[in-house]
Amino acid sequence: MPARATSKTSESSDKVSVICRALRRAIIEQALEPGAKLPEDSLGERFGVSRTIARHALGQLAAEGLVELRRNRIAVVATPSWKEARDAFDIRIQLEGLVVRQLAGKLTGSQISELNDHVDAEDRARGGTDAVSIRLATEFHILLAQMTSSPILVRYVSEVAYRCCLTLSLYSRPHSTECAINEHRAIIAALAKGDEAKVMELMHHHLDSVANRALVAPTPQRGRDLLDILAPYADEVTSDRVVKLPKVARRG
Amino acid sequence: MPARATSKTSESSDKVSVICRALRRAIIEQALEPGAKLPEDSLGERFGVSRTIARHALGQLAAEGLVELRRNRIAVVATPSWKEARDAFDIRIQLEGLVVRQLAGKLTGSQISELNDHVDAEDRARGGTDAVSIRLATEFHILLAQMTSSPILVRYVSEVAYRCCLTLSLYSRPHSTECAINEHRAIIAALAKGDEAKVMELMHHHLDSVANRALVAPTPQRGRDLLDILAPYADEVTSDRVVKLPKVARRG
DNA sequence: GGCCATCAAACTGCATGCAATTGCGGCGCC
DNA sequence: GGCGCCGCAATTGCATGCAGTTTGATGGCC
Repeated sequence: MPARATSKTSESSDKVSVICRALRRAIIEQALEPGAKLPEDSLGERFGVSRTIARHALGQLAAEGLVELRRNRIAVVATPSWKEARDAFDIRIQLEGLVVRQLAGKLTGSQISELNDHVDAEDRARGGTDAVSIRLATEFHILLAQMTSSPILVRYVSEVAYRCCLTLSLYSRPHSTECAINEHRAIIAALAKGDEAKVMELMHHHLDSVANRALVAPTPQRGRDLLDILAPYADEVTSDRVVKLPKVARRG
Repeated sequence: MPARATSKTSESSDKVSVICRALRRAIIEQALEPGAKLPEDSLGERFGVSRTIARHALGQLAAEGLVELRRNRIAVVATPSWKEARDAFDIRIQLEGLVVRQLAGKLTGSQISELNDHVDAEDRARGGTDAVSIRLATEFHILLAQMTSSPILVRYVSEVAYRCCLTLSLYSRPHSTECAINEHRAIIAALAKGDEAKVMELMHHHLDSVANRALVAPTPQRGRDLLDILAPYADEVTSDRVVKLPKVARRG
C-alpha cells in the first residue's frame, strides 16, 4: 500500500476520508443516482462506523456539492439543476484552462507517459460499462490538475469535475466516449509540444463539446426533479420555506 | 434579523454554520492569525456547544481551506505558502472574470445602488482599522458573485477570496485601500454601462494589482512559517511524516 | 371515495464518555 | 551545559445515548 497519505487539504482524518472517497466514487460511477437517500445510520452500518463519522463525511461531501443536506432531513445525492450544471461547466473550462496553461511545455517525460497510460486505460475500458468510462475520463482531468502541483487547483478541478459527472448522469443520454478519448490524446500531444495556444483551444473545445453533448437542452422532463422544474414558479413565495406542495411523489 | 436562512449549499445545520461564519469572519479580519490554534474544546466552550459541533465546523472550514487539520493535532488557521497564495489569485482572476462577464449590462438599478452603497461603506471604513477595510473589500467581490445567482460561482469566489484574505494577512504590508475603492467604483460603472471587454480588463487589472501589492516577492523571512521554507527540501523524504525538526519554535 | 387528524417508526441534532495519541516538562546521562 | 528519554496533562478520535423533528400510515369523518 503506497499510503498516499491524505493530502494536506481537507480530508480530515482517516475513516471519514475513506467514506468520502467511497461515496464519491459510487456517485460518479452512478451507483448512487442523484436523489438517492443517504441515511446516516445505513452509511455507518455499511462502513462499520458510528453515525458521528458518517455524518461528518456527509458534511464534507456537502461542502463539495455532491450531497445535499437539509436540516432534519435525510441527506441525498445532489441533483444539480440545469443552470447549475451549465455554470459548473463554465467554471470548469476556466479552471482547466489554467491547468493546461501552467502545464504546456513543462511536462516531464514520465508525466507524459503517465498520461498516455491513463488514456490507454480509458481505451481498454471502452468495452466495459459506461460508469467506468466516465470515471476514467474524469480522472484524466484530475490527473492533469495534479501535475500542476497546486493543491488549490487540484481541489477545485476535482470538485467541479465530480459535479459535472453528476450532471452527466442526470441529463446525458448514453454517449459515445470515443471522441473524448481522442481529444485527450490530442491534448497530451499539444502539452508535450508546448503549444500553449493550441492546447488551450483544444481543452476549451473538448470541455465545451462534452458540455454540449450533455446539456443539449434543459430537457425539463428528463431533468427528473419536479422541484427544479417548479423552482422558477416559486420565486413569488416570500417565505423561507420555498414551496409547499401537497404531497408530491418524489423518487424513491 | 433578516433570517437569511442558510443557503442550500453546504452550511449544514444551524449551530455549525454559525460557528463557521464567526470563525470565517474572525479569520479574515485577522483576529485569528494564520497559525493560530483552534482546539475543539475551547471553540465549543466559547460558542456554547459541544466538541462534536465545533469539530464539525472545523471540518467545514478545512474543506474551504481556511483551516488546517492534521490527525490528532490541534486545528490551526491555514498558513498558505507563497505559491499557494499566487495560485489562489490566479484562480480568483479566472472566476471573477466569469462573474463580471455574466453581469456586464445585466444589473438592475437596485443592484447597482446596492453595490454603490457597499463601496460607500468601504469609503467610510477608511478611517477605521485595516481589518474592516479588508473584510469590506472582500465582501464587495462576494456581493458581485452573489448577483450572478449561481450558487457554485458564489461558493468558489467566496472561498478563494477568503483564502486571498488570509494571504494578505501573511504577506502583505499595511497597504493603502484607496485605489482598490476607486477600482471598485470603476468596475461598477463599467458593469452598468455593459461594456464587457472593459469590465473584464478592469477586474483583471484590479485583482492583479491587489495580488502584486500583496505578493511582491516570496519574502522568505516574513513568510514566517519555517516549515514552508523547508518544504522543497523535504521532497526527498519518502515517509508520510514529512519533516521532523527538533523542536522548532512555532508561533503561539 | 376522498380528506384530515393522530400516532408510531425512522431519522437527525447534539452532548457526553471513554480510549488512544500527542505535546511537553522534568529528569537523568553524556 | 546540552541532549535525549520518560511520564503526565492536554487533546483528539470515536461510539453511544437521549431529545426533537419529520415521515408516512392507519383510522375516523364528511
